[in-house]
Amino acid sequence: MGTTGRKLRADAERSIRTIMEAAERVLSENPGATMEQIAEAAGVARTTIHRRFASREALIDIMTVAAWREIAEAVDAARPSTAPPQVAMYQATANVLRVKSGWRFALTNRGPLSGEAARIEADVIGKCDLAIRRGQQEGAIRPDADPLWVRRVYLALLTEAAHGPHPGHAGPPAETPAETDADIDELATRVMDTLIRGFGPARPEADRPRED
Amino acid sequence: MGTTGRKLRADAERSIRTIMEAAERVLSENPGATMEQIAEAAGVARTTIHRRFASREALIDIMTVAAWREIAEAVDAARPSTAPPQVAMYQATANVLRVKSGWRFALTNRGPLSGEAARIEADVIGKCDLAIRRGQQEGAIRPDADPLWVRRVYLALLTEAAHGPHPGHAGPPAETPAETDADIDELATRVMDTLIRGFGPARPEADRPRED
DNA sequence: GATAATTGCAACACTGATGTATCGGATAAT
DNA sequence: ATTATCCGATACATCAGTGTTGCAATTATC
Repeated sequence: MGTTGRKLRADAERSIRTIMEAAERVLSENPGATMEQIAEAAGVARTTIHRRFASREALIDIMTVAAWREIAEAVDAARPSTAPPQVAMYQATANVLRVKSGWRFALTNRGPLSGEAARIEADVIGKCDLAIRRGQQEGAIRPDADPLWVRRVYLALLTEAAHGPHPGHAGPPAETPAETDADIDELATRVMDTLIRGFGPARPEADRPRED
Repeated sequence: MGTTGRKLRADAERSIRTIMEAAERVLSENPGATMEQIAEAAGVARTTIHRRFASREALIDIMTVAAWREIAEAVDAARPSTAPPQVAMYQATANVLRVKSGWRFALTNRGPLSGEAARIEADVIGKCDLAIRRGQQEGAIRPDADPLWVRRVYLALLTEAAHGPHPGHAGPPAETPAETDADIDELATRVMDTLIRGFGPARPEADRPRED
């Protein structure tokens, strides 16, 4: 019985957090992981998980909603409707990257969402589309670009940046990279750069650089 | 006993194909689908699948190898080492898109590959990296762009293009879109366009188009 | 310190999926 | 036409994972 509105003791809520964090860690590496493995990773008994979450599905649902809530927060924190588009989009990208790397499993597409998660997702997608439309009006994005394709590419770049290997320092393959602010900024820059400028040379007259 | 080298009767080989095709269809929509569901979709008895494939894992392995073989074929068919880079890369993109949309499940990342599939994958990745490096030398790709990031974006664009909703005609959501040559070409153009030119305006002096 | 909640542990029932074995009828190959 | 092979059907054994219950020990809260 996970969400039955009863006052939980402090340690109980701590357990819930620990469980969700462990589940995120384990499931992100093996989506088919068992409750036993999750429990072990969380340092609790398997029955404790079932005490707090009605079922495996419920656990995942709750994690998904929590993750999407954080995403929505991250987007709103960038003040997408008041700040200048470029700044807002960069800020939103950075914020989302931070959240996304902490919810690698919960935020991966495993079929269409349902319930509140779907609602939040639709909301976020809407704001994303709005930003793209504004970007087109501003001239930052080619007006003849298909907005849907732009959005899909943007989201793909986000996932790629959030879950790929680190770019700067080719360090040991840590499972939770513990991204620093500098890392996040570099990734966000990379994503926005790729999206806005693309890989091609900015000036067509420089596309044939002959060796001097 | 899947790969034990015995001469199979014609109908047996037909069964194997049917099973793999059905498995691809079913698993691409539900990766946790059971052998029973696969069998039903293939129009055969569950025991027949076990007759041809030692286990569920073996089935998936064989499918994965088959898919990667086709990918390698598709890449080689573009003559990446002899044709001019731009043409070869476009051709390879189109070919791979066609293959990829037919092996949606087998070609999705479910952790690191092993065995022959891993070998083929490494080979293909190598050719991809080579193409990117040549693209940089040619001036089609900015020389200061991180080749690794370029590759990851390219692969992400491929998946996005192959598995997303169709762009041109907003038709009914067919499960196997049965891509026409025109569709493939449009998608390939889109991918290469996005990769090479990016979304930004080609000429920086046009980035502030004031309304006339 | 009294009380109520939380946890670990052990045991259990239940379900669903996998894989095996066997058989008779159907089908391709010669 | 004969033969070897393949298939569907049924039954079975096995196993892993899920979810539940009860109880004793621990711990937060008042």
